[in-house]
Amino acid sequence: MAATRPVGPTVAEQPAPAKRRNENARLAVLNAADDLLVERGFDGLTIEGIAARAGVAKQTIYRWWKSKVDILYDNLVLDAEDALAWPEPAPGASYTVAELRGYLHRFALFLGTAPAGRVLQALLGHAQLDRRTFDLLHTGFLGELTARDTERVRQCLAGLVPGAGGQDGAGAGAAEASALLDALLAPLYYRALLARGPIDPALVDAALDEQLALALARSTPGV
Amino acid sequence: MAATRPVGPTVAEQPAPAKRRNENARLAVLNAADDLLVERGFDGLTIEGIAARAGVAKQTIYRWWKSKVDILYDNLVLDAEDALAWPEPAPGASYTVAELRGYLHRFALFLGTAPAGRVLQALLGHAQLDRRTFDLLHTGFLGELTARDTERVRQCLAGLVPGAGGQDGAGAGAAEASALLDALLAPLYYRALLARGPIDPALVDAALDEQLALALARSTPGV
Amino acid sequence: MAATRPVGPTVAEQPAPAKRRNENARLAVLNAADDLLVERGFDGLTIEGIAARAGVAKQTIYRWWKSKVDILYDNLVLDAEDALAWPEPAPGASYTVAELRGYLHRFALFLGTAPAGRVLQALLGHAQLDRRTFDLLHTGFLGELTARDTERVRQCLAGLVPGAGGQDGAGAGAAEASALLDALLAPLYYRALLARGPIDPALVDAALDEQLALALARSTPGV
Amino acid sequence: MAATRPVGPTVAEQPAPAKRRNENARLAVLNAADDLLVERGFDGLTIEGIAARAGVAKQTIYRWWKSKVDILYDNLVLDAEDALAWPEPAPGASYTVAELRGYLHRFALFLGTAPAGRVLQALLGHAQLDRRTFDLLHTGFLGELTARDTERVRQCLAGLVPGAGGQDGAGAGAAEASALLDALLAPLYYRALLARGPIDPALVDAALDEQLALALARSTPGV
DNA sequence: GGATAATCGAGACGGTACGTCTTGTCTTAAA
DNA sequence: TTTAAGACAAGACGTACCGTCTCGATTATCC
Repeated sequence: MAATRPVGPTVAEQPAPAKRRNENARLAVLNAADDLLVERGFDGLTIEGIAARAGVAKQTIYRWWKSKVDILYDNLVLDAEDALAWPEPAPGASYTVAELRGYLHRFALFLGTAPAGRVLQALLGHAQLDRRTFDLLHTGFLGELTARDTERVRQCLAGLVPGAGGQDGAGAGAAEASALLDALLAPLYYRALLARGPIDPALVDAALDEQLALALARSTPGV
Repeated sequence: MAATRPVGPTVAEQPAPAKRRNENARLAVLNAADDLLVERGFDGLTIEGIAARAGVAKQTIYRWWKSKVDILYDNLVLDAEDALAWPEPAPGASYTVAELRGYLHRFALFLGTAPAGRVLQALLGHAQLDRRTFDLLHTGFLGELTARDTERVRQCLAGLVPGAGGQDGAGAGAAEASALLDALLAPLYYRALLARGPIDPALVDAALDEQLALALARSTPGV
Repeated sequence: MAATRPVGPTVAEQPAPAKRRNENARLAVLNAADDLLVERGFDGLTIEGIAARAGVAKQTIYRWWKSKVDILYDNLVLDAEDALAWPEPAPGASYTVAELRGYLHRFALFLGTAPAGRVLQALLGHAQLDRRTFDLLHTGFLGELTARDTERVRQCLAGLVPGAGGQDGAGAGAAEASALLDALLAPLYYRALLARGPIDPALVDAALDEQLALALARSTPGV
Repeated sequence: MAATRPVGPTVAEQPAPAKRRNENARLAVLNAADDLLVERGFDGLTIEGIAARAGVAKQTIYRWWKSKVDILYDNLVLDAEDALAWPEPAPGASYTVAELRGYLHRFALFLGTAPAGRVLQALLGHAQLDRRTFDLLHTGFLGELTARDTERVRQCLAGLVPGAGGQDGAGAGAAEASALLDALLAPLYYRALLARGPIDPALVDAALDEQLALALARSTPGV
């Protein structure tokens, strides 16, 4: 999975010292963890197992990661970077509903299909059981993702209802955008985590259309 | 749900006549597991710890439960029996939107606040990590809960839009009810699992009003 | 093994109370213990195993025996009663060297061959590891056996060297007899316990001839 | 015996280069086992107990020993190395009866007194109950001891009766020596295992004198 | 272009918990 | 009252991983 990505720094990357780190070992560990998660599940994923599969000493793993959760997190960041990117809008233009729709479809695909979403599912699951994992996920990956996407949804909304939002400033628009994003994502997470199946693209479209209609209705109170 | 069963354990049901089980030991185990889950979290919850806290031999636990998941599951069933009951409707009457609203509020409370919902959160989390747990939860607790609630939501809908549903038979009404229930629960689960906070009652009302409006709009296409 | 012996009271038999004791259960336990000792060895012999094999409840065993050692002990007493008997001497006559020789051969056979001697070997082995077993064996079975045989050896000696022993009284003769018995048995136990093979009958004869020669030499100091 | 081996464990010899074994842990385990054997007896001696007493992890014990028997065996070898050594004979000279006598006294002391001989007694006892222990003892410790001592006894005999043995070659002398050694040891083992008391030094001398007289008588048939 | 220092593989180590087994006590229901 | 059946508290079994620790054997800079 991550074997094709060369090197780029990730979110959890150790800041400064990391002197002569062995890149082969790093990739071998990430791949081994990914493979073993699929093969044996989260509980069957052990540091010893990863070390053995990667042909690496346990100490090497403990030198660079604090736990198996951190290894999976690095994998998640790596995978999501490509899978959850938005296309660059035309210069000077802002994000559109069409782009939002495309992103939601990609998100649903990412969340609902192994092995890509398997890591996120596992981390979300473990976040229910472990405070540290929850914090890592929400101050890191999910936090950044949400911040980025909320802003882009805000742009979509602004493009859709030119007058709205401007009155109360960007802050008000952000709250609206945040609520809208939540409303759009809730059914997807619900589907992925509670029903555990691939997510029907129609569900994405239905949710988006529905929420946009509601948003429009709210923004034109007179009607 | 398990409301019809009298008292015994839900998992590991004895096929044979269930010889002389010690009720004190059973309750001590369930309580110890509950306490330890809150104190030490799911990973810190061990069979040895439960046995020690409950003053019970490990073998006694293994005799009646297959794993700590099964112990928590029994706790869940026990707790939910009271917390997630619907009030009995008037004789001859069916469930109403007001009762549905009340139930949703109780559900949100159950899901969002420790210690009651802590067990469900943990099991939902672990279900992401372990196939057996997922199956147990969905063929058991969640399956029964969903079946029961779907039917009651169907009755609410039927009462709300007298003509609708009747045309296509009860089957079509059930599908509609199922979708509505999903739409009502998704934001609650999203809130509880993703944001991990207590659920604002206003969220429940907003979701219900919104979905009812949409349902009404769908059922009167001419308008 | 003990199945053919009907009922007779043994040494370790509970003295008085034993009211409505089930004789079938008693024999089944003794036989099961014997069989399992041969099949699985002393460490593999468990109360649970005996109970299962005998079709008897554990409690029934604990009611009548204190441990598996006591069960084996009862078996030993039962078996030895026949195998280690001396033929009755002619009325008025005392035991002779020929009878002693015969007894030693029988003893060697008993000690050296399974399954008869297997129990005694096991108890002797366990007596090295457990004080209670040692005491049981020496105040009980071995003590009585030694007392009986010492007296008979004394009679043999008295018949062999008419004058000797009489001078110092029976006590001196008993000490001599005891030493002689030890000297005769030592090589047999050594062979059985240290080399663990069947005992060559020639070894018995050699030891007896040798010791008798020495005894004679000692009793006729002038020569 | 094991006198030629330098230091390491005797059982569980590492075929590979025996990686960095912790000598402190090894000694702590051996000592703890020794202490606990005396304190609690063989049955009360557990791997968990040894680990706790030695301040060592169970896994460390299982890494280097297969069972508590193997630990005791290592202790036996260690203790016997000093206690059962023969003094080096003068260069060019062979072992003498005086040296044999001294050795037998030391052997009797070793076998009859705790804690040194306690281990051997326990292993001899357990060898009656467990085939593996019997084999370990006889192909290992006892086998080497017997081979060594038989040869030395042969030298004693050869020195005593210059002509004898030479006629029939060393083989015949070895058989004689072996029988003599058995005859000397049998009463000691009998005393130690059957009567379980310290061995009277006079018993050693009596047995040696008696057996030497018999051996001399046999080697000079004319007299 | 060696010296030096961090990283690497390997794996021993003190621990904790696992799930199983047996102990000896107890309770129940049938005879 | 004894029996078969078996639940119970206790605790040892042997195994699996945990996270820390020492080893030499590579590297890869830096002097």
